[in-house]
Order: sequence, then structure tokens, then C-alpha cells
Amino acid sequence: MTTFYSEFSKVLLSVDCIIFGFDAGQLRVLIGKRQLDPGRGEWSLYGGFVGHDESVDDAASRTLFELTGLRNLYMRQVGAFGNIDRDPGERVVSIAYYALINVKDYDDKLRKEHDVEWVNIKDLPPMYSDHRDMIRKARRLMQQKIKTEPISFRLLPEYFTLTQLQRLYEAVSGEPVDKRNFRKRIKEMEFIEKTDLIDKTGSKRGAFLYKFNKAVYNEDPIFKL
Amino acid sequence: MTTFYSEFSKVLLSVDCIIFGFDAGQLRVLIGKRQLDPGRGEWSLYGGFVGHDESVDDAASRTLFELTGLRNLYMRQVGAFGNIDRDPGERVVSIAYYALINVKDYDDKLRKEHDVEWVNIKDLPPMYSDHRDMIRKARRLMQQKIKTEPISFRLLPEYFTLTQLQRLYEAVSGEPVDKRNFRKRIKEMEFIEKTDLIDKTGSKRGAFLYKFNKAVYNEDPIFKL
DNA sequence: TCAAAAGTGTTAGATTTACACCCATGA
DNA sequence: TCATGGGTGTAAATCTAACACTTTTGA
Repeated sequence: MTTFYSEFSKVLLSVDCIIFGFDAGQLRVLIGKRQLDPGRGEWSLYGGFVGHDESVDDAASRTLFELTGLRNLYMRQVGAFGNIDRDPGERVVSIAYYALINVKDYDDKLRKEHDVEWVNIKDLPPMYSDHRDMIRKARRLMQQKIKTEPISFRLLPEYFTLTQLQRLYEAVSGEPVDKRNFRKRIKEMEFIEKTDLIDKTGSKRGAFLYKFNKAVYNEDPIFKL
Repeated sequence: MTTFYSEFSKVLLSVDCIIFGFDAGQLRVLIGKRQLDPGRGEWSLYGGFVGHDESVDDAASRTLFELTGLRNLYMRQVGAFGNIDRDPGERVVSIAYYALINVKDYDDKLRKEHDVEWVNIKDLPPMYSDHRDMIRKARRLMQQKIKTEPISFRLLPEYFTLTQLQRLYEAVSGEPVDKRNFRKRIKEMEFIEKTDLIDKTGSKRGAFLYKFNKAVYNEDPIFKL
């Protein structure tokens, strides 16, 4: 490795987080107004820089923790965004990650401190730099993932009704889902367990609460939705 | 953007190329023995560094061109590989890309000059750093992609027989394919055009040659294999 | 008593899979 | 003449999609 080349090609490396949440029947993304120049005041993803002493994945975990106070979130890499002029200030290459969180796990005080908001994915404002592309790509990847892996429960509280779960799938896919077909498929998934708890907040009659059974999922990786 | 943070977090950025080819019925990857310390002599992907004056995608295109002499190859990002110790010499974060080429477009003289070889994906040797992970991930992505987009023709000569195409799908998926069902599906794809040319190199009887029709594909993006 | 969400099966159509023989040719 | 790869269709099984009414209960 030549020192010459090293010096020549070193660049700033950042991570940007696309944090998905599900609330009031809508898929939402956590974004805030940028606090730095250039681009101060524009809507932006939350991000951070990659330190010398941490892997890129660790930088993303750390950044997520800074923002949410939560660890061990479900997190996947979206990819590297490396256009020369993507950051108007200086050459910065950014690795985007998406994460899934249960909105209710997120302390609202912390949210306000960081001055970020849950914005409906259907109503995204214009955004700083290439952040909209990042969100678009993250969403596509997440849509793919949710078809082959049961990640949906990461966006829901521990106990949830089938209607909530259906609304989540509708919000992610962007398309309505047939109730009976949906419930048929869920019934076949052994890792989604019916409990005998009943939720009365969503209806007068009340709906059974379900929960994700991790053990069954790990044994039996045959799943699809 | 603080200069302090900038200096703190600048890292070397490289690109690594997973170049897929199809030859003698097998999916192959172009790899060579590493010429630099550390790791000299280990099997390795071909790569290069990202310059200040080029996007990461451009760095990958340039690196591909250096190696193959070919431009406008089909190329997709695999992702960023950013473990701290992935390069034993220095902190280097690498963005991997996979590319598809028609083996016969690749000048064999150039190949020898760069001292790289087409290795059957089933017989990969132990490799330098995380290069095997890169190949594994690239292969998975390519397998997914080929199901929804007609990229197979990028691995074949302009004219090809249905048997060649079938062997390619088998090599990519790693599973045998039923001949009649395969041909049925191909017939429905309007962007794969039968010509009246006949190839007699593969059999005594001869087989019709087909070609990809880009125009039809662009009009009619309904495809799946 | 009625509005609102929960819950429940069946059928037609589409898609996918399995499967076997004849053809043309050069050696 | 025979070994080799090229080419062809049908039927069963599976999966997917469409569809409407009854139940419970709080207001």
C-alpha cells in the first residue's frame, strides 16, 4: 500500500440512518431540519461520521443509539452514496442504513431534543442532498425484505392485533390487502402466536392480540408474506 | 462541517470488482493473486482506490475499464465493507461492485497482463480479507436480479442458443431447470428474439440462435424468469 | 338500535411442476 | 446406424385472488 496513494484518496466517511416507524396506520421516517451549514434548515436524515476506531456498521449502530437511546435495533445497509458533489461543503461519501423501530419505544423527550419528526413516507418534503434517494432505496429494500423475512414485528409493539399487522403490510407495500387472504396466510405462520389477551382500544368488540414467537421463528425458517 | 471532525474521520476508500462471466457451462469470477503487501500472493478481487475527483461509481467503472478494456458494462453496487481490520495494512473501507461480462469480449492478452483468471464460482479458493464475503453477497444479489430483470444476455454473446441460456440460468441459480418449462417461459418473453441463424458447434443437428431485443425490452418492461 | 371493527370459507382462475418421445445430423 | 443434443405439449397440483355476511359491543 503506497503512502502516496493513501493520502491522495482519503475521504470523509459518514453514515446516514433511515429510521422507519409505523404509527397511526402509516409508515413513517424520522427526519429533522439540518443544523449545519451548508444546507442548514433543509430536511435531512440523521447521520454521523465514521471514526477510525469503529467499523462502518458500528458507526451506524452508534449513531442510531445517539438518536434513539435504543440498541440492537434491526438495521441493514442500504449502500454507499458517493457522488462527488453530494455534499456541497466537502467530499463526503456516505453509507446509508435503514433501521426499524417501534415508535412507542422511542422516548419522545429524546426525539424533541434531537429535533426530529416522524414524517409520513407518502408526504416526504424536498430533502438535503441525496437523502431522498437514500430513503427511496431503503424503502425498496425493506419492501423486498419483508416478503421473505418476518421483520414486521420490529415495527410493532410486543402485542398487536391482526388488523394492525395488516395495516402495516399495507403501509409498507403501498397497496391494500384482502383481509381474509391475509389472515389465512398469518395463520400458517407458526411464529405469529395468538394470545388470549384482548385489545379494546381499536374497537368495541375487541380484537385478539398476537405476538411474535422468536423461538419458533429460529427453528423453522420457512416464512413468507 | 468542522475541519476537526473531517481530519478525524478521513479514511482510504477503495472499490473492489466482482466480475462474473459464463464459460463452459459454469459461472466464473475473475480473480488474481494479490501483488501488494500485505497479503501478497493471496487470491483477491481486482480493485482500486477512489480519487477525490471521481464518484464512487466512476471509480468502479474506471477500475473495470483498466482491467477489461470494456466500457458500459452492466454494473451494480454490492455494498460497503467497513470492518476496522479488514485490511491488515491500514484502515480501508471498500465499496464492492459486481459486473457482468461476456467472456469472449475480454481480450485474453489483457487478462494475462493483469494476471487474473476465470475461476469457477463453485471452486473458489480461500481469499484475501473479506473478498469471499463480497463474492457471496454479489452472487446473491445477482441471483435476485436475474429473476426480475433480463440481465442474462450480458453474460452471453450476441447470439446464443436456448440451451446456452438454460445452462446459464442453471449456473446462476445452482439448480437444474426443466427444459420444456424453461423454453415455454422464454417464448413468452418478447425481448428474446429467435433469429434464423443456426449454430452447429454445439450439436450435429444445429440449434437456432436467439438474440436479445433491447427495443422490445424497453417498451415492455414485463419480464420475469 | 346502530355504527364500527372483528372474524370467518369457498370457488374460479392462474401459475407451476412433472414428465417422454421424435427429429436431424455427422461420425 | 447410432449417439448426441434439439425440439415439442399436456395434465395434475398448487397457489393466488376474489368475494359477503355474521358477531360483538359501546355509545
